[in-house]
Amino acid sequence: MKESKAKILLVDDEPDILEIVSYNLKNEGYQVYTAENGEEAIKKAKKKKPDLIILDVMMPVMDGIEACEKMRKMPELDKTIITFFTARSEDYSMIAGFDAGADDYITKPVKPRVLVSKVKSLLRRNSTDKELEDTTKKLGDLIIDRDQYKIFFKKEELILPRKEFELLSLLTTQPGKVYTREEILDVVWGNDVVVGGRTIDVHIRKLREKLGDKRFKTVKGVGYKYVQSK
Amino acid sequence: MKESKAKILLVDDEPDILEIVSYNLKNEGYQVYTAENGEEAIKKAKKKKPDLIILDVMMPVMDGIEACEKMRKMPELDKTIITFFTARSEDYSMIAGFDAGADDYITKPVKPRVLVSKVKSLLRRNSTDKELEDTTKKLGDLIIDRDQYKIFFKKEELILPRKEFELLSLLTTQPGKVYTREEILDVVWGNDVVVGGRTIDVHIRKLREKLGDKRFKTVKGVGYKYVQSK
DNA sequence: TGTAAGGTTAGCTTATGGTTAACTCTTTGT
DNA sequence: ACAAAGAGTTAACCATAAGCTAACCTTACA
Repeated sequence: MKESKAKILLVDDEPDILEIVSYNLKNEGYQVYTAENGEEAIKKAKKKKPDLIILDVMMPVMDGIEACEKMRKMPELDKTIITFFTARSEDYSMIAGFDAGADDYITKPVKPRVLVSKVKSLLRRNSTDKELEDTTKKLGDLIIDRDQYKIFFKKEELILPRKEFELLSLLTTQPGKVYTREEILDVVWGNDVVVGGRTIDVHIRKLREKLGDKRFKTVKGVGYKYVQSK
Repeated sequence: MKESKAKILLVDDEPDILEIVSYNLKNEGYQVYTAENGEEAIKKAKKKKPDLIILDVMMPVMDGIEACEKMRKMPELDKTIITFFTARSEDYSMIAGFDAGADDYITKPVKPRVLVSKVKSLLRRNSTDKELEDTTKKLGDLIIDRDQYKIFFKKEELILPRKEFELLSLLTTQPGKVYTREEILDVVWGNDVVVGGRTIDVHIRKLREKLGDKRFKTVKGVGYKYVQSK
């Protein structure tokens, strides 16, 4: 299994395009979210914090330019790449797009292969951040080694099953931060996987068994967080 | 917002490595000092008080582990981040390193870009304030942290149940502004949820119990507002 | 291809949080 | 000063999320 791939938000008002493009991107292992207008796009962007947003210019409710401007002002999206998706030779929209803070733009129609490689190259731009997450991190008596997929707990080497490891890894990326069940599902399971409501609990329970109760705090109705043990 | 860049002390016994790594770091604007063994490292650390020390484990004269232990005892370096620099999969040295008080470790060989971004993220750790401000709201003796879903009240950590937290969160978005019962219902409960007429009052009461009476002002016939206590 | 470890589910229990109802207190307008 | 309406106070009650367990699939690998 690969590391978790980037999140892409695809915004277009034509369902056909959404379907075909998202099919191609999913095929490459990306987590794809879709929206049909600018308003929806902003909501989803806020929620999912995608790495890349592919934004159609012409849309009802709120067009791409406006949506882009708004999203560029959202601090949580400062690392997100935004690219426009427009019909060829709409020069106007290209100019306006860059003005609005877009990073790139893709012309329609586009061959799937071309799109995919464009997306790859766009994401490579800030891939250094991704590589970072794959290194060792230390939290008190807990050392997590992503490279070798194992942890050290109180100086004991411990090998966790994948799901447990990924879950622990997520919770510890920001100790103290509460991760909602939705976020956890998105990252550890992938956004299109549907699992029962008790699955996360069971994994949390296993982690608590192995690493102690106290460090995994439940925030009822919200999610879970990892807290440094004292 | 260009603060003066951080000071980094790079310690390795191979001149080639010193040169290439320091070249890359200098390129990013850091002040780089170098040392070729543990002894020298300690002297320079004392003098320069670097923000970050990158320390090779295997060195003549004094190895990295010993140097790290010594430096950890120096009070003037208590804010310094120490990271080891070791060949991949030397498990022993990793554990020993963390034991000796290292904050992180970097495996050799490392791509310059990865190294640079790792260094950046390590240095970012020190400026905790930045990340806090993003999600945290401060109102006098009250600090609201949405990320961690908790508040600090008179320096005491306090965990509020969901509805109470959301209600407080809403009222404090604009201290002094009166929020009507309708607005409160819309935001905290959602527009379509129907609850009895006394529900809001009960939650307000709980907040008053926990945070004191005075700051939640009732405006009869209109709604509630949060006022900064004096 | 059999087996063991990992992952998921279902069904039940428990704890907490949220809501309600009944009653009282306060404010405000006449 | 009095009525009426809105707000405050309780405690009981109900709903829901999370905990737990065991059984049951799935996958990886020998």
